[in-house]
Amino acid sequence: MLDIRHIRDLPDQVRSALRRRGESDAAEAVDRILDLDGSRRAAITEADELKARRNEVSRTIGELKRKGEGAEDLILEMRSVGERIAALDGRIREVEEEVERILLETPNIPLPEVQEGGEADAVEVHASGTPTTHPFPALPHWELGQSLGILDLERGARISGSGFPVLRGAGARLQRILVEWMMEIHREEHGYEELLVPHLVTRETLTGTGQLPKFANDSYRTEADDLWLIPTAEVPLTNLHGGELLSAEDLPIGYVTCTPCFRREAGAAGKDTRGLLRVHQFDKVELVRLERPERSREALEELVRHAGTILDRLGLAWRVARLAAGDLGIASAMTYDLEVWAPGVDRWLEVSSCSTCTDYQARRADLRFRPAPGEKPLYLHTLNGSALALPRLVVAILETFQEEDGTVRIPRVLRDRMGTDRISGPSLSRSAAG
RNA sequence: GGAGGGGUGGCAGAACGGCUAUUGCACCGGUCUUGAAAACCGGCGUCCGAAAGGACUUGUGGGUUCGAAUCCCACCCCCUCCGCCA
Repeated sequence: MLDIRHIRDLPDQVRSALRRRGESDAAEAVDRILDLDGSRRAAITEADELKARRNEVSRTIGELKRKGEGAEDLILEMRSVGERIAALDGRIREVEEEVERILLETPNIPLPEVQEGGEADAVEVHASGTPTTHPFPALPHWELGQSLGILDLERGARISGSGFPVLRGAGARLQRILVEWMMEIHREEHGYEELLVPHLVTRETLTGTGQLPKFANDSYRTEADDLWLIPTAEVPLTNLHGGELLSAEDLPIGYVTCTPCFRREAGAAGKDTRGLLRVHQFDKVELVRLERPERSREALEELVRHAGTILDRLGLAWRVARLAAGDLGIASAMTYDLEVWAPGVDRWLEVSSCSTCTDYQARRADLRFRPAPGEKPLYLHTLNGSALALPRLVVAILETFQEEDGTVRIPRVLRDRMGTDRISGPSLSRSAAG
């Protein structure tokens, strides 16, 4: 949520920033907000004056009663003043709700260094490793997965519908081991605290990070309790300290967790639907940071490094793109996407999205800290980044390390944990499955 | 799900429906001091206002009243016990 005072003080700056995001409607909303804000303040002034009068007279009535004197005329007058106050308060609340509605759908302001444009205008800012080209016809992961017996799309679809893959055998193990390995790196080397968090959250929580109210159709919701399945662990992690007042020594806070992510992706039907590229449920290791405002820009670079470390150690080719203003999520002020090369599908896959949301989510979720003893509380800055999203990471591993005979080498850093250096043949255990 | 207890400022903890939240600790500023501590004075939530000042604030939302932390209703959360349960 944007700061109403910022809009009030620098409306032109806000308008042009929103236009850079391609939000022409939002820019017009600025005028509407200013208009409402003006009438809100006028009504508050009027109501406050009446309340001051009521407080004063009520005090007088109390004194008169103590002295045993009558105060019928004053009580009568205050009765009508009370009615006028109630009417004004009602109007104030309506206006405030309207402003709130608009603000909740107004996106964050991009940082100055974010370039204009849309999806096609992302700028590559870093690259690592050489994209693999196999000397043989590279198979896409769904073919590898099927022939190796580690991916079962049909049965997943049977129990839940399309977009709910089943991993089995070595595929399931590979993913679990990847999670453990990534979590350890973030915990031990990057200093994040490991958390386990709820996968169902309230409407308010989802509003705190920005998914609601605008994108209700993208999430799954439980009917009976109005609890929502998280689309990313960013939601519970970022909201964790909502309503608290942290002290300066508490910051920075860095959290890492792994959760399933549930996405209806209603609008994306037909795009990237093969295999594991776009699914309704997938696991993701997520990093979230709460930072002092002056540290947040630097923290974003750290987040990218922390995610990139994983890709480097796996020996995958990857690159970083800075998204253009028009491609940012509602809460983000700046986003880097990390993409990994997948030779089987012959393209780059987004495996991480690292964003700084400046104080946008902090204002929605009420995340504050006291910069120094005696100073006023300030909204902190929130950042989040995947490190990394699993199904696509598994895709990149399968497709990058496939051999001509259809087997897949296990990345060196995972071999001890996997207990093997290769996935080969159907991994249905003959002894146990019989 | 049932019974009981409880939600007040950063924390602790008071307040017969009426002088509109006592106090302590912590913190900030000042006086004093070579410096600090102690002591003393002031401050220490949000909003409107250029300011003076005013309004709001006792989990949330309603109600009663001239006036509600206090009375009534609904809801939320925490604690204890019981039931159910991975």
